[in-house]
Amino acid sequence: MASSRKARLYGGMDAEERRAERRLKLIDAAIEVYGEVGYRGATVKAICEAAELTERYFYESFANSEALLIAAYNHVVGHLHEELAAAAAAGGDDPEARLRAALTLYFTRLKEHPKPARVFLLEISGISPAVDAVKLDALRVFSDILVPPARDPKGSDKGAAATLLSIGMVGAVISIALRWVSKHYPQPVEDVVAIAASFCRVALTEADRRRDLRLL
Amino acid sequence: MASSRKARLYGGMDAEERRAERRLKLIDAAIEVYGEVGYRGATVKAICEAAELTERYFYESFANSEALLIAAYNHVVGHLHEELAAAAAAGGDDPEARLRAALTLYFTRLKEHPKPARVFLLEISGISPAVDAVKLDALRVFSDILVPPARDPKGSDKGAAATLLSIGMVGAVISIALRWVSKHYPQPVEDVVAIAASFCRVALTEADRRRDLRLL
DNA sequence: CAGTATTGACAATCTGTATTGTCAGATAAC
DNA sequence: GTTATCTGACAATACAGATTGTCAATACTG
Repeated sequence: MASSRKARLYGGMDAEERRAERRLKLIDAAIEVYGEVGYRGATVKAICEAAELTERYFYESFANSEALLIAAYNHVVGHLHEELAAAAAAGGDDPEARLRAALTLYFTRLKEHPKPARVFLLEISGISPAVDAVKLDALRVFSDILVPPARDPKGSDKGAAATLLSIGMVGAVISIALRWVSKHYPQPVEDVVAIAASFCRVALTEADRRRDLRLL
Repeated sequence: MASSRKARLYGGMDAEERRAERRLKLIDAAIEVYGEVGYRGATVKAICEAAELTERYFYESFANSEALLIAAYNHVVGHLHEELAAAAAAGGDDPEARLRAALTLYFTRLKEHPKPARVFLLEISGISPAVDAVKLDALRVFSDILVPPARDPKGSDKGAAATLLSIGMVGAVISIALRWVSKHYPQPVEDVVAIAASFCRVALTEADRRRDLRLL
C-alpha cells in the first residue's frame, strides 16, 4: 500500500518527478529560446524542440505561452533576489555598503548570464496585464533590497514621494543595465556599479531630506 | 496645361492632399486605438474603422502596422521635442532652470494627453529592432534637451560614462512618468517634477565631477 | 512474457489577422 | 448627361501559430 500510492517509475522517477523535470526542461529551454529570438518570436514548437519534448508536454505543465513566460521569469528572478538579499545583508547596517554589494552582484550576474538578462530586462514589458503585474512586483522587491524602506513610525507603506523615488531609482538602474547588456558589456562591472549607485543615492538622501523637512 | 498637372479634385482637394489627409486620420486613429487596447491589441481593421476609412487606404499610406506605429510615434514625439527644446531654451543658461522648465512641460503634456502618453511610454518597447531604434533615438534627443551634452574640447561624442549617466537619467524620468500616468496622476505636476529633477541633477553633477577629476 | 502506462512523432483542426481583390455606387470634369 | 476617376463595403485568400487528437513504439510491472 505504501508503494501502491506511487505511480509507475520511469527512469527511476515518480510520475510527479518526471513531470516536474519536464517542467524545468521547458523553463530552461524557454530562457534559451527567448534569449535567441525574443519572447514574441518564440513559438511553442521551437521551445519544445529545444527542450526535446513535444507540444503535449507543454500543455501538461502550462496553460499557454504566457504562463511559461511568467514561470521562467519567476524562476530567474526569484533566485537572483535571494542572492541579492544575502549580499545586501552581508553589507551590514551601512546603506552605502549594502547598495554597493547588491549592485555589484546584480551586474556581475547580468554579465554571466546574457540570455536570462534579455528575458527579464527586455522581453518582459507590455505582454499582458498579468505579466506586467509580475514584473512590477519583482521590481518592488528589487527596490526594497537596494534601499530598504525606512521604518515609518506609524504608517505601513511609504509615502507617494518615496514610491516615486524608488521607481525612479530602479528605472535608472534597469535602463543602465539594459544599455550595458545590449552593447555587450563595454565597461567593467565596477564602473557601471559606480554610476548606478549614484542614482540610488538620490533615493537614499532625498528620502532622508524629505523626512527631515517634515519632522523639523 | 497648368491645371492638367493636378489630379481631379475631390472635396476641393488634390489627390495628394486627400492622401495626406487620410494618412493623418490614420495616425490620429492609431493613437486613439493604441491608447484603448494597446499596439498589440490594435488590428488594422479597428484602426481603419476609427479613422472612418477602409483597409485599402491603410495600405495606401503604410506598408504594414509597424510603419504606422513608427509614424504615430514620430508624430507625437517630434512635436513634443520641439516644445521641450523651446521651453529649455527659455530657461537661459542656468542648467537648473532649463531642467525645471523642460520637466514641467513634459509632465504637463503627459497629463493633458493620456493616450499619446501610453503610446510612447508603454507601447513602444520590444516590437522590433526598427521600432526600438526609433525609440532610442528619441530618448537621446530627450536626454540632450534635459541636460545638454558638455562641449568636450576635442572628442565629438561624450564618453561612455556620460552616456550611461544620460541613460540612467532618462530611465528614471520615464519610469516615474510611467508610474504617474498609470496611477492616473495622483500627485501634482510640481511634485513629480521635483522628484524627477533630483535624478537629473545626478547626471549634471556627476558629469562635472568626473570631468574635474580628469582635468585636475 | 503479457499487459498496461507512458512516450514521441506528427496529423488535423481551429482561430485570428493581414493583405489583396472585386464591384457597385458616388463624384467631379467636360 | 456621359464618362472616367475615386470611394466604400466587403468577399476571397493567405498564413502562421496554438491547441487538440491519433497511433504506433517503448519502458516498466508483475
